[in-house]
Parts: sequence; structure tokens; C-alpha cells
Amino acid sequence: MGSNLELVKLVYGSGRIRDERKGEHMRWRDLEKEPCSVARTLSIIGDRWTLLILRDCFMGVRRFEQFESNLGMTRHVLADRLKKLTSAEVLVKTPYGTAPVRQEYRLTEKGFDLYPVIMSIVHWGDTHMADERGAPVIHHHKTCGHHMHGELVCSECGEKLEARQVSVDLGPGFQDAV
Amino acid sequence: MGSNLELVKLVYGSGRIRDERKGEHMRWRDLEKEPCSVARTLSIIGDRWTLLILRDCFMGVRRFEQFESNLGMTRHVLADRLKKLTSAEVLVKTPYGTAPVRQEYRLTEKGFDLYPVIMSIVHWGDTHMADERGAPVIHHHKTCGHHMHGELVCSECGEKLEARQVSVDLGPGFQDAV
DNA sequence: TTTCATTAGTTCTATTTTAGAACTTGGATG
DNA sequence: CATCCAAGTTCTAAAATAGAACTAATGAAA
Repeated sequence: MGSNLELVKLVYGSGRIRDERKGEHMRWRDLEKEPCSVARTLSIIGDRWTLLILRDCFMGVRRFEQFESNLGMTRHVLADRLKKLTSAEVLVKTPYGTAPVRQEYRLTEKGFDLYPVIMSIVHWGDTHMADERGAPVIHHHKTCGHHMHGELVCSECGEKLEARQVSVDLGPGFQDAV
Repeated sequence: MGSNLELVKLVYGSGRIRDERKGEHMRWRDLEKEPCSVARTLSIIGDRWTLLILRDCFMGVRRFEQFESNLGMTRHVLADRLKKLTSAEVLVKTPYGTAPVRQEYRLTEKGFDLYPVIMSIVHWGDTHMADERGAPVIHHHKTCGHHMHGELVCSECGEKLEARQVSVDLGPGFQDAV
């Protein structure tokens, strides 16, 4: 994305949602209706706890009490987030075991697709938020056997993606206001 | 990351910070002290507005009024987030122009390094949150000339990264409680 | 068979964040 | 000299989160 200011105004600043209500600021629940994939995705994962819950999911955490004790968040909010992630089909809630029946939350394929988001966040943290000693956790790629990190490349040419080398255009899913 | 539950408890559930205050839940400002790169990164970008501000930055938005009108957020919170991003060195605030002198906020290199996070979020939104018509915005790679999306690969072997093919270990920057 | 423990929640009040709107400040502009 | 604009700050109201206690269903222990 270079400097695409006209497009920015057209797409993101189109203010469709706000205009309908005249003068009001955007509210969180309106985000999913914006013509922007960042806004739409953040309407699901863009709060203070959801990505930490998903981090735990990718580490194999599945049960309510486990999330609660690992994350240190209030049960109240945890229950709410699990419900939202379930209704967004990022997690599935399944009863398992017999006598006593317990509940578990597992990633769906849609949830698994968030892996690049988590891994990109991890790599930024390893690079910019670690102390002199280095990353708190290291990742091992079973396929090739090496320690590694996630790297973002162009889906077409495979080169490492740099923001300055990418420009944006209106896509088929954009629809102008009025 | 397969099923690494012992590690999860050790690293994320170590509860270092909470234990110091006995029984209290984790608060947001404590996140940066957790021995986890996800938590540390989210202490900077993990609120309801910051990633949308950064989306605009990557699109070339630089000035206060422009952020405000594109994002539709309150000036109050915008001022606060720009201040936090500046003190985290994700953005730099520079006066520019003469008579009148205006302020602009630009991405630092540290800020540019968040590009993979944004692009991973965009791709997930394009895949799972778009309607039948498709993505609202398409990306064009100047280097190779193709429409593309960001793809996360292993830094060592270049293969597409799958969560199930990655395991985690303690890294040098992890330090156990007590 | 009463008591206790566990899991997966819900309900309550208090505090913190965010929304919405108006006000301020330091130049330009007419 | 009055008005405009960019970049904020300040105020009250509403929403979200923290912190703690309570509930309901089951199973095990005394």
C-alpha cells in the first residue's frame, strides 16, 4: 500500500454507516458492516481478550477453567468471548466425556485460518518486545526440522512482502455509499 | 503448536504477575510484562482502535483530522492512541510545513514491521467475512505485477505454515516464576 | 445420605474505558 | 477585527471490564 489517499477516503472514509445516523461516531458493533476486511475481522478479534484466548486455543487449551486460570481474566468476560467466538464459528463447543459430561471449545477450520495472524503478532513481539535474552518461546517446524518464525510472502511470486511494494485498488466487494 | 499443555501452564499460566498481587485478575497494563510475545504485542495493538489507526497509516494517512474523519472515532480516544503509539515508537510525530506548522504521524521501521499483522488480518477478512461479491479491496504487488494476498511461510524452508506442523519450546527469554 | 468438590457457568456492584459533544489555543484568512 | 482551521483538551453519559460471590449439575467421600 503506497499512498492511496483518494482510495482511503472512498473506501474507509465513505462513512456509510455513520451517515445513516448523522453525526454519530462509529460504534464497535457497526464495524462488521464496513467495506474493509480489517474492520470486519476486528469486529471479531479486535477486543482486549479474544486474541489471547485464541493463542491458548492454538496451544491446545480447550476447557473453560483452563482458559480462566491461564489467562487470568474474569469468568464473566471469558464466558461472553467464548460465546461470541462460537457464534462466529471460530470455535465449536462440544460436550465430551460421559459421566461427567464436560464442554470443550475447539478451533474450527475458520479458527485455524487465524494462525497467520497470531504468528505475525508473535514474530513482531519477538523482534520488538523481547529483552536482551531473546524470545520467550521458540518455534520448531516439524516439516523441515528447523527453528523458525513466520514470514509473510506474496502468494504469487513468493517474495517477502514489503508494504511499499503493494498498492491497493477497489475490489468487487466494494460498494459505494448511496 | 500442537498440544503443548504443560508448556502452556508453565509459560502462560505461570501467573507471575498475578501472584504478586494475590488473587487479582490480570489487568491490561500488566500484559507487557508477561513472558509471551502475543501478550506483549497486544499490550500495544490489542485494543479496539489501534489496528484501525495503523491500517490508515499503511494507506498513507498522517494527520489528526484525517484519522478522525476516516475512522469515525472520538477525538479524545484518537489523541490518546496516537500518543501511546508514539511513545511505543510505532509512530513518530513530526511538525511539518511552515506557517501554519502542522503535525504528522508516520510509521517508524518498528511500525512498518506490523505490516504482516495487518495483511494477515486482511486476508482472513477477505476469506471469511466478505460477501458473495468478494473482497472490498484488492492488492497488487508492484514487484511481480500480480494481484495477490499475503501468505505466511516458514522462514527456513519457505513452505506454507500450518499450525499443526509447528511445536513450541521454551526460549532464552523465558524466565520461570520465583 | 449428607457433605464436599469440580466444572461451567450467571449475577451482582464498582471501576475503567469509550462515546458524544463542546470548548481551547495558536496561527492564518478575509 | 472576526472567522476559520488543525490539533488538541475537557466535560458528562453510556458501555465494557474487574472483582467477587452465587448457582446448578454431577460424582466422590465420609
